[in-house]
Amino acid sequence: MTTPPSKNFTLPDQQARRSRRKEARPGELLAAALDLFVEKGFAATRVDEVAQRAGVSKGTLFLYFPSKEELFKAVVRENISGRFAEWNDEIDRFDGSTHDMLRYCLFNWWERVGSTQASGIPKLMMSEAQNFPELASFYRQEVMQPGNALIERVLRRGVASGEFRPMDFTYGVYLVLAPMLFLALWKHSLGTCCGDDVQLDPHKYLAAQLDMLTHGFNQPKNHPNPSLEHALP
Amino acid sequence: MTTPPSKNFTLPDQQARRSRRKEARPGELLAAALDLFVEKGFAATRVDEVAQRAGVSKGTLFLYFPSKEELFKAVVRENISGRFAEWNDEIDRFDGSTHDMLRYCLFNWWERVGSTQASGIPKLMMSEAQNFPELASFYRQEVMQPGNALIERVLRRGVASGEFRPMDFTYGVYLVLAPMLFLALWKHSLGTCCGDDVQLDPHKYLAAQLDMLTHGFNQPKNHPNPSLEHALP
Amino acid sequence: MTTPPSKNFTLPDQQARRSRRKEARPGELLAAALDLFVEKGFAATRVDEVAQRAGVSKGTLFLYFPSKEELFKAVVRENISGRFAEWNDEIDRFDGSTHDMLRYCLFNWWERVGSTQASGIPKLMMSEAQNFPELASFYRQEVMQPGNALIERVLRRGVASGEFRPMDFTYGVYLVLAPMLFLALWKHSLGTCCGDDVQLDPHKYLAAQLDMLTHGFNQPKNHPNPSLEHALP
Amino acid sequence: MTTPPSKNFTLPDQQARRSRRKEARPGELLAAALDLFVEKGFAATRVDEVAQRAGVSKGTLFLYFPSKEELFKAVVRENISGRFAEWNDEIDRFDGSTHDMLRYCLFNWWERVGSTQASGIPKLMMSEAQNFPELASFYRQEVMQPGNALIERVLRRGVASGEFRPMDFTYGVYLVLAPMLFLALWKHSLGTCCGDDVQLDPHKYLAAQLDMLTHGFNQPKNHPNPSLEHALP
DNA sequence: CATGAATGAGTGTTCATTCAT
DNA sequence: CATGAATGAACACTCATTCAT
Repeated sequence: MTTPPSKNFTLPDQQARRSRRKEARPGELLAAALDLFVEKGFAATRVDEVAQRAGVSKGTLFLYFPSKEELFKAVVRENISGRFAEWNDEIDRFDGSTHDMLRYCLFNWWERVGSTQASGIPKLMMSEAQNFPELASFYRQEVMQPGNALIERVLRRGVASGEFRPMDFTYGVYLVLAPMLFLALWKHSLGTCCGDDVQLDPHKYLAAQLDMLTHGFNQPKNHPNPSLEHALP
Repeated sequence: MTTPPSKNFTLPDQQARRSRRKEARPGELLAAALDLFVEKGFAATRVDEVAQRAGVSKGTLFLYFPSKEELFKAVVRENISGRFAEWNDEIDRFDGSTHDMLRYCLFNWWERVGSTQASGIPKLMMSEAQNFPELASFYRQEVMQPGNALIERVLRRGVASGEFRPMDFTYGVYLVLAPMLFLALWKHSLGTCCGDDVQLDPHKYLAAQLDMLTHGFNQPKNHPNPSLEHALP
Repeated sequence: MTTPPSKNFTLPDQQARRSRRKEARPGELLAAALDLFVEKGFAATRVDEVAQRAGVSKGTLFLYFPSKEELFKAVVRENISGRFAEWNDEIDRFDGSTHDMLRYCLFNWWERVGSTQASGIPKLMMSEAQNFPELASFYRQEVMQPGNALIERVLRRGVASGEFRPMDFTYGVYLVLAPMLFLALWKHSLGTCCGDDVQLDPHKYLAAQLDMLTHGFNQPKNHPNPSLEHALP
Repeated sequence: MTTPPSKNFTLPDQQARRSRRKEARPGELLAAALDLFVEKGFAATRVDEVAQRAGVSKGTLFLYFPSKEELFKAVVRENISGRFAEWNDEIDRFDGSTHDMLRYCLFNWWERVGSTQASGIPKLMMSEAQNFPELASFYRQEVMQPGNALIERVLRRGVASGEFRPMDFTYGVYLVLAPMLFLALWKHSLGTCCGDDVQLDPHKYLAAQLDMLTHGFNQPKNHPNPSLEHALP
């Protein structure tokens, strides 16, 4: 990483090549795989096609990923589960109200995941989970559990600080998750099948949901929010 | 086809079986197909398995449905699109406030579709639409268009009667659709992957959503509902 | 087989077709598979080629045999293990000296197995056992165990009747097996690589081996046979 | 690449390594290849695995051996055919009876080949010969022909000296070969599939066979050995 | 009307061999 | 000299669809 300032006239090239090599091929393969998995689903995606789109042969793909399933796992790690550490860090260092933190989480998620191809993964998992149990359990362990835990941490922080009223955190987590999921589904399925006239502005949508959520979570001041009283079961 | 005019002492039995068969065989096939399509998706469902579950041979299946795609279409017609006529009739004859009508629609949908296997079809379509364009366009024509039209009729009735404030009906339709979709997805995907501790009571959920919707659609009386002001773009 | 002489004017055809159908396809496949497995070994044999030689498509092969391994097992059952019942029966009914019985066994084996393609199976197993453990254990259970048991029965009969001297039956079995094995190997490997000038007359060879064996097994009369005293450990 | 003309204080090490390498690398590769070929057969052995076991990369293997077949030939030369010159020399210099010479040959073979991994090669060739005709013809030329010639020389010497009676040398050679082959097969196939209770002591077995052979070859003194009269065709 | 035998194009995966570095 | 990334032909197995009976 940190190369000594002198005498490195031959190394940079080699180093650069190495580090690019080790990253470049898998990187292109992962990008191609993400695109195709999101577009066609896991089962319907052909490994030949992934390889071809990445500009390599099918054999090369299996040089980097021992199977189609492992390729998929790598895609998920690269795009989602590998980022939880960073996100947890950000939350640890976050300095502000939990309301702001929740807003930050949602918009940040949209910026880094929701608005990218990666948001197609949840839809994909929803469809294929039944047919590929190992992928399902992988997804639960590497995405849903840490994701839910992260949201729960935020909610607990809010309750601890008195910003949010006490709640059943399991439900709370799903209340936060629902709009993200809806947005992802809209982007990759629903939105594509109703004409372009039905635009859904993600920022506005998230803002509205956030508003409802935090008003629902907030300590009641003058009057309770009746419509969330029985929001989830 | 050509039944002899007399001497049918052996035929009655056969006739009875026939006329029953004309319904029975396809019926069992459609039921088996619905189950399997919902459980495994369109592509992953094997026609052998459908036939086997229906107790007939694979050849017989192709006797009634010329292809797997046509079988799927028949399943959709049988369970969803074939019922719009009846539903439209009910709406025509409905005597009451539009608020009640909307409630009736949602709960009725839950009773007759949402709580049955048929609610798996939207999830299924969401996943497979990209890979089977013909099915997608069929679904749009036979399900989404009449479904949306039906909801739009309700909304227009409410606006016309002064119960609901004027709105962009395209958005309105999706606001009504969203909770139904969420419930269907929960039932067939999300709900199955979070433990049984996260129960979602469909009636309560629909009631809450209905409450929000109608309050949002209602004419403002004392104060506007700010959180829906920018609900959808 | 033996059809009643009257009133079977429509059935014979159908019966014949049926019984041929159920037997014909698998039969041709089994014959083709035996030939190719013996010629090229299990791993090197291509299922396409088996199907092609049997005059059917690859798909048809998998209609009858769920996998290449099961095809191989069926070949072994058809040609070897399925015949032990009959052979055991013949031994039960055999009326004569054990010396004659042993001669009958060896020559009978040559007539029905050794001289046919089936004698290639032992060579084949010897080569592939390491790479296909499941086939190896199948072969042990379905061929070697009953085969050894059959030989042991003969030897025990000889000892019981006083014809043979007491012996360690485990060794005895291998002493009988060795010439059969050698003959099979010769036929399928060794014999094919030395020119046609080195003919090995199976009947003469078996007769000679039998002679040695039975003299070795026989109760010593005037003088022991020294060369077998330490023949096998 | 470009070695400086002087100042080679670092090179000796490298030179030493090189000159050792010229032997070491191929040597390790040949050893690894022998093990794996014998264990799994020619076709089932992966060149990656050979290279890995020898501690080099796959590319390096192809640096020393232009193909898998050439690697196999080198293994055979290293372990068998390369030694015929030496063996022939020993026979030339042998001073003693032909009976002793034959005993020496068999036991020597067991010591230097039969008891080592190299004895797996005949089994291997027996299996793969059909699928790799070039290897088969190589083996015939480089192993079987000189091997048979060597045995024939011994037999001719015995006949010439009057120790052995006149014979058809082609058959005689196979009579000598058979027990060696049987021992090799037992070691690498048969012996491994019958439990450890069936031990075959190679020295005893060879001694017994040798006894039979030489008594069979010997000039009849007091009485003929009837059981070998028609031993081989 | 109902069957089930037959098909063949298509899929994920393997592996000997090449070659730029 | 040594590497390891890249290839592509090959192989076992699947499955929607057809059709003679």
